[in-house]
Amino acid sequence: MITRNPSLTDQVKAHIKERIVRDEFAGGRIPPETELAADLGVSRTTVRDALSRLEHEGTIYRRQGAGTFVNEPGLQIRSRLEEIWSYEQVLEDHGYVPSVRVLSSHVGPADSPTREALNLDADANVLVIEKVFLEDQNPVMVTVNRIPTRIVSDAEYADDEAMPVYEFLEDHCNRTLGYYLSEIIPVSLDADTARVLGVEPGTLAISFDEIGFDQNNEPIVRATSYFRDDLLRFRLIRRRSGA
Amino acid sequence: MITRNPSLTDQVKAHIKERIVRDEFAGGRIPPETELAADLGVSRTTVRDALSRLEHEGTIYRRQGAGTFVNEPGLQIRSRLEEIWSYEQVLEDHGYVPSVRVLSSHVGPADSPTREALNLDADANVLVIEKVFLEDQNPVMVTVNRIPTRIVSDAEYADDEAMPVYEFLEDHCNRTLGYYLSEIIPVSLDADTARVLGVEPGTLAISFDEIGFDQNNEPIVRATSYFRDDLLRFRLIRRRSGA
DNA sequence: AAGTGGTCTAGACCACTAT
DNA sequence: TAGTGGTCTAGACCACTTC
Repeated sequence: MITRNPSLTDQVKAHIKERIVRDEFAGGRIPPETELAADLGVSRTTVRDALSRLEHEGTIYRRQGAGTFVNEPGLQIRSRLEEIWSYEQVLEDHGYVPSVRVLSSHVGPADSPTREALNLDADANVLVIEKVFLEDQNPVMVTVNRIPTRIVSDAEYADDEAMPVYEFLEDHCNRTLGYYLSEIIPVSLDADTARVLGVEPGTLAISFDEIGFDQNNEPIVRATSYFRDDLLRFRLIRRRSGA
Repeated sequence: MITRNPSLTDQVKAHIKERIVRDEFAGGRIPPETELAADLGVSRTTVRDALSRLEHEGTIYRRQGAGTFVNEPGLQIRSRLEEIWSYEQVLEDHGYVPSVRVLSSHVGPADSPTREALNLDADANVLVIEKVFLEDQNPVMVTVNRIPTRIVSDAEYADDEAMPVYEFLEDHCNRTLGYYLSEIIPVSLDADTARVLGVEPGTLAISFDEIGFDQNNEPIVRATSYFRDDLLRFRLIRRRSGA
């Protein structure tokens, strides 16, 4: 059953995670690394890589000399900000049935903050896609994505605006989204956004202003998002630098 | 010059980081891993560990088959939320001269959210320390730390309330702060907090509600913080899970 | 003293990028 | 095709916890 691709490390990680979720480890104690390595027929290094990732995610914790243990509180966390990739996934993790509706989609000149974020010329055009995400029938989040038309290599994108941005960028721009640099801003919702989210104007919310970079480290998308703070609350694990 | 402790990996990381900051790599291209390993007299594994951390911090990026490069935009980022450990450090990174003032310090019964966060009994007492952080003379952030009196092993803590919490916990509680689980909340500042921060009541701000865990994964401190959004803005790098 | 995780080595082979 | 980073191995030794 053990093969290449996904990597051995990923397989080992998934295997251990599954056993944790099934509560197969008595007392929350995970077997020693050498034992796991022998059982799975891989090197200890591979096991350690897998455990390191699980530790970083907050699923387990390790204590030198003592052992490796399941981190019960960590298992309860649903959306960890650093790991969010698609908002569809976030909603699923919260137990919602996610759906998305495209509010608008048009091509036009980039506004000033977008030009600055994406290093665009004054006359550059961007494809602006505005979406709302719903859990069951309730709106929980609004996102505006801005993609330079210059990199949209495939003009046949109609009806694909609803797909997650990173898929859109792969299918129609031939780019891979590598990471986001996000700024977290407290806002008071304006009338339009509040209406879309189904709350009173002036309601407090968290907003993200993010720049997405591709595999060559070029900025390729600017996203602005607003969240219903009462329905979606983000968590974050902060550790000592380098750990 | 290369010795144990700090670890080889940490030394290699610091060495490369320094060379990057000094702009010693022409065209932002970092030498191949094998070359770095040979030059420094360490194994390629050690070099890779160091590079992985620099990559995770956003200092460099790597492309399979192509090479390793300096990530210019990443170098500009000053405070990355996931890596914040002491707020003194944050302010220094922003180029401020940090200082801290203890607003109040007292022992009293824990309120309900604190009891829940720290698994305390209904009659448990906590040491509550309220501090304000200043850049030069301007207040930028207010923090309230709550530590169960049960774990304060050393009663002689007077005048040490101003030190960073993690130091206080080590010196007077014999615990090591391992990580924080933080919740990010948008707020409108109440009159008291606004006055301390020198802004109008009702000003928008980001608030953190955090639980600090020790090396045994026990919750040992609950912190609530409020920031001057105009003076301190947090950034975050979000990547694909597992990367 | 025994057993655990933490660090490091030397080397093999693979996947991908450049030319 | 040559050179790069990505994955994996097998083994050594160290630091720490537990008994």
